[in-house]
Amino acid sequence: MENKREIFHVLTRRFGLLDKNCCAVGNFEISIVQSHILYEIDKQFEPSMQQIAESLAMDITTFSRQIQSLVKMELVKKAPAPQDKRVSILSLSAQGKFVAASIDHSMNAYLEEVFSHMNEFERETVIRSLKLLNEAMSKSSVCCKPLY
Amino acid sequence: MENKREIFHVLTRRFGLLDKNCCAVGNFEISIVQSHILYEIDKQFEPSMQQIAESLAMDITTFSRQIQSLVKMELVKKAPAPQDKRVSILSLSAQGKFVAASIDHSMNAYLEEVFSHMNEFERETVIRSLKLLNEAMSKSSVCCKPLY
DNA sequence: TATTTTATTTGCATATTGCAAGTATTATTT
DNA sequence: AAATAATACTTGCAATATGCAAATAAAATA
Repeated sequence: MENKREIFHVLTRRFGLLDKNCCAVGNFEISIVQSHILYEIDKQFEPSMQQIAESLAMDITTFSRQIQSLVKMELVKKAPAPQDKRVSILSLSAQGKFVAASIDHSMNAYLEEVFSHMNEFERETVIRSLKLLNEAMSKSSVCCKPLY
Repeated sequence: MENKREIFHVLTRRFGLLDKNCCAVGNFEISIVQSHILYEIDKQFEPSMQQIAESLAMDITTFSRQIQSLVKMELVKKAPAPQDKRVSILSLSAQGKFVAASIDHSMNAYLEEVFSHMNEFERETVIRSLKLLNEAMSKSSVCCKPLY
């Protein structure tokens, strides 16, 4: 039996570091959390505050403030939903889309670099495994809210 | 070609959530960062401040303050190194060891639960893949300091 | 219409972060 | 040996992030 905790401990730290490579796009300095928010808004269709906050398993009050920052930076737009004025629909501005695309591009480049240290067979196995792991985690009771 | 960013985005978030399940041991409330610190101190042999901070790729000033907290909680002990009085050697107190062991236990239980959603073959493949990924990341130039 | 529920925001109070500058000790240079 | 530089760590900010409790405002329900 492996020591899974050790593996995860290291991996978690490394993911955190990899994630830090995200966040300088031209003049914009963005935090990791903010990059995750941009990513989710881009991914979802006309999402509300709640939806994104829940997808990222963030506290809604913290999230609210992060959105305020991103709106101030003119990366995110917030519009009241026509059918329900309590709800705010989030979207990326043109700038926001540009920033999100830049981050996506560089993150993928970093990941390609990481995977370049494997052969083709390993690459495929690892990718397949990560998908399996994601599925298992989504089924798990102890972990992990973001539903997808 | 897969969208690796998507896979990593989700995985990173989930790891973060899983990690949050770490930190309540009896009366102690510990942060995620602090649980990582306890883990590393336990793992290494008579480590200095620098060594642990570097293993976790933490800023030394932030680390210094975290250690102060852990010392105040009586989970960590700090002793000047005999050969070099500038250096502080870190160790876990009895309580610290207990807390670290408790966290280790519950994290492993959580991980077992996650892996219970796979069959034996998948489990082995995934574990092997995570090790491969760790190795690749350690070779990477864009990522990821903790050396091991 | 009155009450409850839902979506989001604000008020705190606390914790975390990292840069710049400081202290103390050891190593190197002259 | 004295002066200088390098190292290990700590402290002073100042900015940012966090989350609970309470507030607001708009539906939904009674």
